[in-house]
Amino acid sequence: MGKLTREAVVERALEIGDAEGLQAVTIRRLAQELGVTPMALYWHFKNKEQLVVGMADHLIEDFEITPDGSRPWQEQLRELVGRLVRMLRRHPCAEAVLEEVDKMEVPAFLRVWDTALGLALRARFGARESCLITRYILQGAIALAGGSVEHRRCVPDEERAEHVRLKRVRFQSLPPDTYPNIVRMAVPLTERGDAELYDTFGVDLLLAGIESMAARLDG
Amino acid sequence: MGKLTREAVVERALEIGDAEGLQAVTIRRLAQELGVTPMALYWHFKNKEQLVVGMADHLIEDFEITPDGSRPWQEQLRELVGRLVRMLRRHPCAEAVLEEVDKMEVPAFLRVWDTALGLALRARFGARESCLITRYILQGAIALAGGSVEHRRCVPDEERAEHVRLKRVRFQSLPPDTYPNIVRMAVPLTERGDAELYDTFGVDLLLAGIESMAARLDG
DNA sequence: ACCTGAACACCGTTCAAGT
DNA sequence: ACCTGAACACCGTTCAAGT
Repeated sequence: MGKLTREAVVERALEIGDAEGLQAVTIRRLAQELGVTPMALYWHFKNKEQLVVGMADHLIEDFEITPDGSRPWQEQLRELVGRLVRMLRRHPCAEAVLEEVDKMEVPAFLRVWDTALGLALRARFGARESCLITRYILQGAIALAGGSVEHRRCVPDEERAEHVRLKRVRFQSLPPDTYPNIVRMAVPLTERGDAELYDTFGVDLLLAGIESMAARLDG
Repeated sequence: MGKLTREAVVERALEIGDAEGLQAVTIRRLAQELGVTPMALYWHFKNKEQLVVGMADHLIEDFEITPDGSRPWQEQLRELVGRLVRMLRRHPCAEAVLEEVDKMEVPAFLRVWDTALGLALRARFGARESCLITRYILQGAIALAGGSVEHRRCVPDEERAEHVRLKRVRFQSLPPDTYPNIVRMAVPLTERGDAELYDTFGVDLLLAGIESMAARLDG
């Protein structure tokens, strides 16, 4: 039996979170699955908050950002956001984790933020604008990519389809005079198939806004 | 003593949430403050989830959106987002509430969404793009406006300033070789004074992205 | 250094019962 | 219709103690 290590705990926590949602990640539950007493975890983490910080850090730590002065900042920013988005897709609980933690306490997140700041400055945004822009794009990417994930438990496709069908019916049976557009667009609203379109469109939107603001600075 | 009404419960819950954070909003705590047994709340709400739905609905219900075909869609969209943002500023717990609930279950949110959908369609976006855009702008506004709020308890200015100073020091004492930009920009990063600039810039960014995408459709 | 056991103060929720 | 009382199965966390 391998001993209880910080990493093992965090990885197990992420497994539970991805499978059943972050609210299922519990000190007691975690301890039980690891074959250990709940208090054992308190040796490795000061409290539950620090455990979630550990989860967030583990989610972002392998991003390997290499700022490269020879490539355009738009391209690099897009790459950075792309990695964030793909990670959020892979881990259903990532959005919840990143919303719950104080991101300032997550070293890996600070590194990503630092890279983004460098790119914004290179785009000739001022100090304040760069701060706002980077907050905006990172937060926006989390909200956007996370929002398109069913962060419930991993369900068999059949049950997922049933869930979609139910939501669609709910939309269609709303009073059409107060919700005309939602009733009419119940189908596209509940479609979730083309995650790829969603990703590129979302990222395009984020970056179009930033480029547009950058152009104003230059003009 | 007025009787226990759904509205009174929701309002009290929002007071607690704004003052001490959503995690302080507890069935038992709420019951105690209302001078009633915890189980009494279960007569008015099926469970805690429905209570939070009630909170979300109450936060958005008085938005009074009047779609007006004679005004440009950009203007109306900006107004809609502006209301969302101002509400999020007024209520420190609003972001947490809106993140926790299933927004599809909040009637007032569905009305806002319906209005936004109408505006997107008027901007000549297709059905799918309109769905994405409206999700994007509503979610983005929540994340952006909420992110600039200290959603801890309402603290006296003095303690708040101390908190900012502490964060700044933490940034400045990070290893400058791994976090060069964060160290250098510790001051603007922790500045929080001009909420107004933050708001307009954030909303501008959101709308610049959307207008830019709309222009591509026309071009 | 690393883990256990017992205990404390909290949760949400159910169910039967009161008025 | 509206609320209470007792109980159940959970939490996170502390503190003293074991090895």
